[in-house]
Amino acid sequence: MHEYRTHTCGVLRLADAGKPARLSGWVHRKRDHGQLLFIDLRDHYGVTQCVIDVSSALFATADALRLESVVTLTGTVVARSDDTVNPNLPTGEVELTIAELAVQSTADPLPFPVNSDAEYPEEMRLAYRYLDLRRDGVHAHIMLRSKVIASIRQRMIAQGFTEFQTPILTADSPEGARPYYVPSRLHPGQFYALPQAPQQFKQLLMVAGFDRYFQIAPCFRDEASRADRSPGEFYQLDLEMSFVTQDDVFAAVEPVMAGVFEEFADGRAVSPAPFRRIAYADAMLGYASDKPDLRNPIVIRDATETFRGSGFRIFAGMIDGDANVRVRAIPAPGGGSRAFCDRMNSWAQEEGQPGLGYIFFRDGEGAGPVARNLGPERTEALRQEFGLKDGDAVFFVAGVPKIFAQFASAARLRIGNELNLTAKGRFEFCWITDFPMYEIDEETGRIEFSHNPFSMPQGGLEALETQDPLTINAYQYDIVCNGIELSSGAIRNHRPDIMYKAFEIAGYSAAEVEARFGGMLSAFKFGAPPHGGSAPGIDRIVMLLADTPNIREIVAFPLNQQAQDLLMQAPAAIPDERLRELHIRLAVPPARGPRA
RNA sequence: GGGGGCGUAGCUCAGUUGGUUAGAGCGCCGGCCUGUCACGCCGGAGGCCGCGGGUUCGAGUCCCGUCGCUCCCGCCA
Repeated sequence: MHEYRTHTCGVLRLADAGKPARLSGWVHRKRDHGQLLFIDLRDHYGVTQCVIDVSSALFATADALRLESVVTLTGTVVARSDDTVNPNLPTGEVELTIAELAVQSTADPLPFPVNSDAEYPEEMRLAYRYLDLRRDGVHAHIMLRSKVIASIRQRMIAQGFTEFQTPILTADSPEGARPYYVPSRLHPGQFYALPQAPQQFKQLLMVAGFDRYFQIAPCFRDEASRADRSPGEFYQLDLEMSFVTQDDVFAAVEPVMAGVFEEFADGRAVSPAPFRRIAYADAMLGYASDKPDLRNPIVIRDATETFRGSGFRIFAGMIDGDANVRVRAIPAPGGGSRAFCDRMNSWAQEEGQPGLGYIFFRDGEGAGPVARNLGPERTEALRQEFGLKDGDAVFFVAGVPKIFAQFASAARLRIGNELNLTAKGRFEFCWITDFPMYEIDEETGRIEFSHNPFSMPQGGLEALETQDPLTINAYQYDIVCNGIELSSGAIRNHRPDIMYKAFEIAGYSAAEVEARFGGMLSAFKFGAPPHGGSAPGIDRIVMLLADTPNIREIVAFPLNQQAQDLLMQAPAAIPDERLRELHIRLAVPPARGPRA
């Protein structure tokens, strides 16, 4: 018989009754009946009830076992009587009668229970992550993550992509986030940077002729965390393809994403490929967001002309006063009660807005202050335009769209949720396309890249030379699922002449471009294929599938919000000797000095 | 960098307009129990009420500060 086990704790069934068996695992739960003791033994695969009674010489040892001790139990598989079968357990038709017991490892009293699905403080969960990971929920999430990544790899390879590793110790690159630096011992005063993404390397792989690359790529950014965003490090499905148009990239990515989501949807519906494509400008109008949650059916529309010169003087005055002002209408089917409209208005005020204007429809006409001032004709025109009926409402926001977008988007989501319009249990994908190439910095008034400086401008060199930069779109696209940005990608700019011009518009001289991106630029001077790609976030995919808003639920050993590892005690001070070797002298204010 | 929430036993939490000795469930320790599966029953230990200051006859409770955790804004193309 094997030293530790003949079976796992999840496999024994009625058919095994009568067989000898040896199980190893953790003492999940004990039920002590005085002369009779049940031990639920748990391993990765399941739980099996084991039983021992007072006639055994081992009874006292078994009785004294603390929860989470690791034991090897040997005995006979026995069928349970009909009235003692546990239908909630896959192994519930049998139990193991304990004839031998070996304690492999004893457990101290636990800082928190493992056999409970209650919630515990993050700090404690991370400090004792190995205990937390034993618990059903997180254990399953980490397994899901592994399976999702395996499925992605398989699907990418099946589509002719090849996985390559790119450097971890590399040079600073211009992605925009704050990089992590690693001091060089051999080159005093010089630093490596950890990659924020393998962006330049994957483009170099295309120049090197590998045609279709992917990688489950670690990315490092020294930026603040969020519930859905790790501090420090995260993973992307990084991919790049040569000789492709935007449509080719979509056609390659869609079956991977749709396939993975269908595989792990567990009954939830997945919007089929091809995914909807929504131009950035249309998304900003219809959803006030470049990451719309399409489970919510509400579509925002422009109502500026309805309010221009109208009796609703607040909006009419704003429209006359500033050519950039727009009025947007958010229809709320089923929201046509004063109670609901007032609740939304109060919420808007809590959000720091002056309020949220509304019209609600009853007895065949519009009601509320906006309707009174707007007059019956314009109110009726609005009702017809939006196809609203008694019992419905419509809300209004006015101002400069860029400024009210965040609030308008939040209002749309809130209305959808409160009125139960937003579908549950589905994954709704879309592409957001045609992002602007440039935007204007509100503070400096300077033109800068709105997203990725490596994107190909639509219209190419000619557009850069002839158009107002703010009207130029890029071949830049995001994948959005349920309001969450899963990836961004682009057809890249592989032409040095267009790159110089694109950077010139953003205020970079040729010399600066050469200094910062010299490696990639020179590569493009020796024959570069047109290419493009994308980089869906692995963590976000798993979070959606695991249906959790917290990234720490789907990462085995995450950092806390302060980017610390509470288990391994990182970051930490290092010995003076190591600092000297690295030619580093610390200049840390005493109050905020590193931990000893 | 800014804002919100939280901080009471190992864990989850309750704690009344400020008023006797700060409670419950789980866990831990001891006792009882031969069919439970969140087993049950009896008993016990366990508290710097995050920390510091203030108001008050009296503070877990009110005020100020501070620290920690968390969520959001900024930031992250």
